Amino acid sequence: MATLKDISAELGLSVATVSRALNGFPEVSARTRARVQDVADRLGYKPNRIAQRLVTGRSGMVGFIAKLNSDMTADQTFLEILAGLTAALAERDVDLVLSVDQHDDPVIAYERMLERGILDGFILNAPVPSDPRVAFLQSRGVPFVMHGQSEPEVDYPFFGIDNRAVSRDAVGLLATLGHRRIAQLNGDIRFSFAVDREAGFREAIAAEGLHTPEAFIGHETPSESYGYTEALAMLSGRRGAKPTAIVCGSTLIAAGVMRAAKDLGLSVPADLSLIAHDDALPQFRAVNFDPPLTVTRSPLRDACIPLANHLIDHIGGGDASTLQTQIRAELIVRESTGPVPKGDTDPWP
Amino acid sequence: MATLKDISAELGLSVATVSRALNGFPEVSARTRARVQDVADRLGYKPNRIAQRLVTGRSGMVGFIAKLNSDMTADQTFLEILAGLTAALAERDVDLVLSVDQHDDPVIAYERMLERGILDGFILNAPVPSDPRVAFLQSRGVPFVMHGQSEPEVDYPFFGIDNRAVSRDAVGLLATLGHRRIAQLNGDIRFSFAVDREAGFREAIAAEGLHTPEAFIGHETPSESYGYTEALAMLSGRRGAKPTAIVCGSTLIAAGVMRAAKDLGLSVPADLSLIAHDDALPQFRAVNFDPPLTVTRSPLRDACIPLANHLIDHIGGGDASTLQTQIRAELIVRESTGPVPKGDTDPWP
DNA sequence: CGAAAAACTCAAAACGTTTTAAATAGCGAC
DNA sequence: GTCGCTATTTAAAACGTTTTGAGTTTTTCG
Repeated sequence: MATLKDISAELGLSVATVSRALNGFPEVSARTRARVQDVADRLGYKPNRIAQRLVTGRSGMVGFIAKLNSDMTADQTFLEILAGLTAALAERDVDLVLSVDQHDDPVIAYERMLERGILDGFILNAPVPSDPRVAFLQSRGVPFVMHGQSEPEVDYPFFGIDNRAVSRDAVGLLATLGHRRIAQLNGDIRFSFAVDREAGFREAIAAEGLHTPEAFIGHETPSESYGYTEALAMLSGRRGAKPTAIVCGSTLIAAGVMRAAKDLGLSVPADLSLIAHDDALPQFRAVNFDPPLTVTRSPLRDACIPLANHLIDHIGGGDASTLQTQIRAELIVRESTGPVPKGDTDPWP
Repeated sequence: MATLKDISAELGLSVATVSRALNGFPEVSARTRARVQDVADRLGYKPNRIAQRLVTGRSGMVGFIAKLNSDMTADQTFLEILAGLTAALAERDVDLVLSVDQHDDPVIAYERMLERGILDGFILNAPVPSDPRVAFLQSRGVPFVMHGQSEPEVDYPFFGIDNRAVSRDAVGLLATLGHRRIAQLNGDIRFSFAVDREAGFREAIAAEGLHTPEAFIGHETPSESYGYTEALAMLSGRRGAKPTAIVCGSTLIAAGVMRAAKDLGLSVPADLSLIAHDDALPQFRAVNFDPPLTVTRSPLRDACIPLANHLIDHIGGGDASTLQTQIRAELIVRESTGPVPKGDTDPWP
């Protein structure tokens, strides 16, 4: 491995000048810079990160801690994020150190990683209200970026979608189509995204002058079977007048709902309108549903580049308040939503 | 953060002595060592890994590159390995740097990571025959450990199970139960594990004096739907006399086969015996099948500790030939296997 | 032409550790 | 007492980089 010393020896320059030339400092002459660059290229020089880190205090590495569910599984979204993240970070020459957390206390894994003293920061996902990781990392002065927000107003860098708007857009579309009985099958309510979606849902329902009984607002870890069983219960009439539209927290849930509708002989969208939020996971494509699914869409993969950039900028001293981005998910109307069935326009009491 | 210098100043010793005392060198007196240890504890001293690495030339970090399938998904086994691996590596104070490979050429991602110059070695999984990664890493002199073997005889460190024995054990059990028409639904034959399982299957079938037509030896990326459609075809009789037993490459495939059997009105194990290889993924538990599945079992999670140890020992100079471990998967007979149906003992022609 | 300013370059220190080579202390034996 | 040995400790170099403060050129302009 070629070092700065090798280059400086070859050119008869000092290592200081070589270092400056390669790092784009303004005080080195264009001619010198070119000569240095030439030799560096020829020798295949790569800066030694370890040495850089020792002197700068930066490691060029960030941590990501994957949390396993209670059943020791992880969801598909995690893989998607990881793929996007490593690519986005690599683009800016940063490495991702991974750890898989097996503890109950969400903070321990971060503490462990921090103790090794090799990380510049963390990328957090799946925030919960009053997320304990936030308090912990802030108390240690460790930079991090969050995928999403633990609360509506936060003082740390994040990138995420407007989850209240997700529900509002969905309800808005359905209301426009004449639906008056709109149910929601949401994700795990322990997470902030689900809290926001539910809040947005209730707001929008109220804004439309409608009402949805609690029995028709559900939330659980997204799965096909959750969508199936819950939709079966809602659509059977056991809980009261059945909904004419369901807002699903994920395409996985929507798949279950569709199966339930089929089993009950209901057609989508003639008898039941369906809209889901779509993370655009490659293994579950909303367009391939039958009928193609109307969604609020926000590819998880797309979040990774701003996420990586926000963190790296924050590590570089960027102010948290300038590194907060909330985007709007795209509403894509396909064929799983349609006008309310004729004569079925009574609202819930 | 306290440094060696702080400790040495406090005690009036040299940093050299402090370093030696803490690292257990024999030439430091017991009294001094105790004093040093005391102060180190009191100051909460943690060695600065970056500095250690700069001088020792080791980074204490190893790479793992996850390969996405053509549909941009990754399988569940990958998560399981990652969870086990980060835990096992952490035990020996090593970090895992992750990258997700999006390229066709399997070597590019390794080259990229290597260029950064921060890794001590790699952990490879999913070997294929004549795996190009092996040649590449060996040519660069980079230590690695393989989960599994690309070929029967290799000159690099590995840990894995005897995949030929997996099939032999399965066929052996079924033959003992009187089965004469035994089919196989194997994993993706591009991978060495599947190649070995198929070889073992053919060996065992021949050794029992049996024969299995090619139409009853299948291989594909494991999925429930693969098991379902393929079993449907085999059990319908369209391809000739239907098998009385099927050896499945994974529990996922077995789940599909079970569904197919159910749809065809066949009972397991009365009409069809089923045995699968079980990686013991937490999300697919063979005991919870109905009936509980007979398996050759080898928890993926268990492979991670020897894998981590082999790699770390190899990086530390351990000879490859002493770091090769092949274990036998455990045959667990449950209720999905039973005696061949009476009067159905004709072999295939 | 000379002085001041600008442009460029350099030597050395620093980061925190390990390790080599050398120095000191302790101690028994002559 | 001094020699020689072992046991213990030390100073200093090394790892490869960045950065500070101080030169040394070169340019500009009166």
